[in-house]
Amino acid sequence: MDLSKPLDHDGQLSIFTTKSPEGLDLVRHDAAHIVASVVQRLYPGTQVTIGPTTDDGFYYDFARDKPFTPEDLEAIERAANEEIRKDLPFSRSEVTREEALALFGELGEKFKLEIIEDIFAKGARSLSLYRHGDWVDFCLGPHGPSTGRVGVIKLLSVAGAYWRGDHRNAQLQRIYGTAFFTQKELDAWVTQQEEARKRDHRKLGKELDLFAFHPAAPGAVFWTANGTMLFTTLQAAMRRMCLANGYIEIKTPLLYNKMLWEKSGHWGKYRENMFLILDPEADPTLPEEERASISLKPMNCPSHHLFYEMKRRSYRELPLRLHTQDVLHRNEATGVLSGLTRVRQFQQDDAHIYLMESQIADEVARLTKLIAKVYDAFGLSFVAKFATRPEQKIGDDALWDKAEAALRDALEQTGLAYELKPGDGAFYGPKIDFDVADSIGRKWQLGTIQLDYNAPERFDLGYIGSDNASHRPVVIHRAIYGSFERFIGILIEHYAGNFPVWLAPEQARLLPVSERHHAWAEEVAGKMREAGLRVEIDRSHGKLGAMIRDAQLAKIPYALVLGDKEVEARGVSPRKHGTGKEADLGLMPLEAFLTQITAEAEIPY
RNA sequence: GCUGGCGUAGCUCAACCGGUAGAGCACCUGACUUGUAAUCAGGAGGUCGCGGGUUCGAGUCCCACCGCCAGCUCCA
Repeated sequence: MDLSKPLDHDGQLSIFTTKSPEGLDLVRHDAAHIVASVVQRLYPGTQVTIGPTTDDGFYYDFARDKPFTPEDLEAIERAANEEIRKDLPFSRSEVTREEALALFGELGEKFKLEIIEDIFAKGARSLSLYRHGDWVDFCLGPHGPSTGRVGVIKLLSVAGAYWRGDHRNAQLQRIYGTAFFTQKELDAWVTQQEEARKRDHRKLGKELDLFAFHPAAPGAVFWTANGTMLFTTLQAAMRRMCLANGYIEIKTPLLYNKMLWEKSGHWGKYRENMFLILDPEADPTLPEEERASISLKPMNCPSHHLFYEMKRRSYRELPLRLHTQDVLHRNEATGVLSGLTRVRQFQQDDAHIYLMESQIADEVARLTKLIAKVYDAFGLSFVAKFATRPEQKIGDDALWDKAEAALRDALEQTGLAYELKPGDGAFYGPKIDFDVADSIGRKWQLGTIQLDYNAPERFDLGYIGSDNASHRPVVIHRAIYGSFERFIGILIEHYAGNFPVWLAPEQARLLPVSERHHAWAEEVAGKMREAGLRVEIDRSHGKLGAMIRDAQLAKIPYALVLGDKEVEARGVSPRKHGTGKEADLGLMPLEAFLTQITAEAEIPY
């Protein structure tokens, strides 16, 4: 509520000021109204829809045939900021359903009429209107007292959006913007955005020579030697952890006859995301999906189920934990591909755990511990989210009731705090998603624990129990990194390219001061490589300063200066990555440095 | 897939109203033999994303395609 609304009941009253986050959210809401009002003035005939605030600002969706150009955006921004200078008061009033329909009907606002009907259909008694100048919108509020309180509005971009988020509906034009109380706060935000762009994994991937893309293979990564080192180091770390925790690693085929996908349910629910291989013998007039006889796997689960059922299983084998890092292909829509975070070919640190129902709680507890251990090692904090059955699903409701109850109980027993995501489960079962926050506070969905009662039915999986009778196991799908590709993308941004020693593709660079120091550099490199470390010698004839600079820009954890003093002492002078005097660690014996860096090169989980 | 924007040397970016492509870094060669964030000089490098069209003439204007970016829908 705002200052113009009468207090009509008792309750908690807290006051929002320019200092509180709610205050900022409020002016952004004001800003959305202001932008909508000037858009309708500058571009008559444009219809308004909705204009909510976001974490970073606000947007407003408009229906207009002609798209807004970047020049339009500038004009709108200028006009919006003039409205602020006019300091027009916001005034609030309430109307009935009929009054609201009459008002917006007269204005010709089709989308608003639809929203009004919805609001009253949900049981509202009246609608609150907010006016500033001669423009009116209905809105829950609250709003500030006048447009002058907004400070400054900056428009960011135009994008297409669908009415009510459904791609079958009308395409609208969404104008993104943000607002702040002062220009100074806006400038600070802009600077912060620029800083975030500097650590964009696509930019750093190029600068640090980690990976590349080619138009001939959109959505598929070329990993350079450096990037491959990141990839294989993470693979090895996950392998080691899995082996230490009762998993076995297997490899399965990449291509399957479609009979597998029909059995798993993917053919019905997931086919449009699968790369199909057409049968050359098939009738060319048939639609593609009928000519396809085989497909690249988009997930590992069906392969694992086949693997499980190839042998008769005993209850003594359970939980049977299968780990696989195979290559997967998903035919993602062109518009969604983005750097490493959304690709068509990727590898997951995937596992499927076959177990008895009585083992679910214990296994979920073990898994959450493993997940926490891994994220901790990277300094990533996380939140657990419990996701229930989606609209597109397989299996009957009784099975879903059972699966959701079992997974939820298991989650509660871990004592972990969690949030709910209704309808966000996988099509075969409910799941716990782990959303991590990186060093600049961005959220990513990474790990997942999914409980599946459907697959064992479809694949007719069984095990022989202690009673010598056949029983149905349950399956848990789990991943911790999620996919190597996305995880590496996130790590690049999280570390801003400054990888810890154990991950860094080049862990140390040796800088001989002049050619007569190369022999000692070779010897140091040999010793370090024997210790399993990744080192290179800078053989350029540049000055030391230039070599230091190159090593710094390449974000190599240690640069070792090797000159007369070091040769004499059979030592090295390490300079830790980073600026300032503390970066130079001074002359130390090679053995001492080896002990230090070897410890830092250990896998931390 | 949809809406909008963009695509010039390995990278970052110039090139007016349409007049025939330029810089820095990187690379190669030579000189310099260097002590904690850039040594100097020279050289080489481009079918302006691809294919059509308009024009005396297209990097520049138009069309189609490919790719990338910001979103939407979807998602590891």
